Amino acid sequence: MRIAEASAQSGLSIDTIRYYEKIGMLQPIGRGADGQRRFTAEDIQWMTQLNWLRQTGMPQADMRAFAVSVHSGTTDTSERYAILLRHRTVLAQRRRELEACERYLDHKLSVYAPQQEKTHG
Amino acid sequence: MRIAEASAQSGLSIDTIRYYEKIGMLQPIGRGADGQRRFTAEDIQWMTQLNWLRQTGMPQADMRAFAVSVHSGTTDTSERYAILLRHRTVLAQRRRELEACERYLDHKLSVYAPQQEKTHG
DNA sequence: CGCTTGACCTGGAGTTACTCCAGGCTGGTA
DNA sequence: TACCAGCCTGGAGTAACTCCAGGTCAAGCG
Repeated sequence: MRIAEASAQSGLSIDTIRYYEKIGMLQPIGRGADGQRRFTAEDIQWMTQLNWLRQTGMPQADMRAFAVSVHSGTTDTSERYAILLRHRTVLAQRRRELEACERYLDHKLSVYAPQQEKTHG
Repeated sequence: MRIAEASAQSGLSIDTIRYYEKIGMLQPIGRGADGQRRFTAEDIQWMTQLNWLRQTGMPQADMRAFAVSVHSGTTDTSERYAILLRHRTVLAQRRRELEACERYLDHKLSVYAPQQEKTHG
C-alpha cells in the first residue's frame, strides 16, 4: 500500500513516516517502479507500534534503540524488555501526575463554577 | 526570594522562569537594587500553577491566554473557565490513551518475560 | 497526442517549548 | 585585592516534528 493509506492505518502522519524513515526509525521502505514507497503489512504493524510508544511520549532516542534492537534480528530481547519496562514506569508516574492535575483542575473549575453554572444542573 | 529558590519552590527551571517572563507568561518580576529578580509569594503561587498546567502538556498559547486573562484583573472568568475545561477534557482523553498504552506494554512485557524472568518471582 | 490533476518525491526552512552557553556584573569573603 | 557564587542578557542549540517549494510520474480527458 502507499503512504496515504499507511498513514491512515498506522496513525503516523505522512510527514512523520518520511521523517522516521530518514532518521532510521523505520528500515528503508520498499519502492515501486515509480520510486514511490510501498508499505507491507509488517511495516504497518511496526509503525502502529511506534505510534503507541510515541503517543505516550517515549523519547526518540529510546524508540530508536528499540527499533535498532528489533531490526538487528537478535534473539536477545533484554534491551527491548528494559526499554519497555522503563517506559512502563514512566507512564505509571505520568498517570499519577495527570490524575493529580485532573483533581486540581476539578477544584479550580468548581471555584470558577458559581459564575458559570447556569448549565450546571 | 531570588530565582534559585523560586525555581525550587515552583518546580519551573531557572531558564524556564526567565523564558516565561520574556514571553509575557509572567508579569515583569520585581528587581532588587542589584538588578536581580525578587519573587513574591504571589509570583510563586502563580508559577506553581503554571507548572501544573505545563506538566500536563497545556499548549503555551492556552497558558498565555489564561495568564493574560488572570493578569488583566477582569472579573469575567468565562475565558479561564473555558480554557481549564478544555484542558480537563484533553487530560481525560490523554489518560485513556495512557491507560491503553499501559495495557499494551504489559502485554508486550509478558511476551518478552519468559526470557527475562529469572528475577521475576 | 498534449494537457491537467492528484498523489507522491526531496531538501530544507519553520515551529514549539524549552535548554544551554558565552561573556559580563555584583556582593561577600579570605 | 583577588576570587567566587549567583545572577544577568542575548543568542545559539535541541527535540520532534510540520510545512513548503519545486519537481516527477501515471491516469484520465478531449
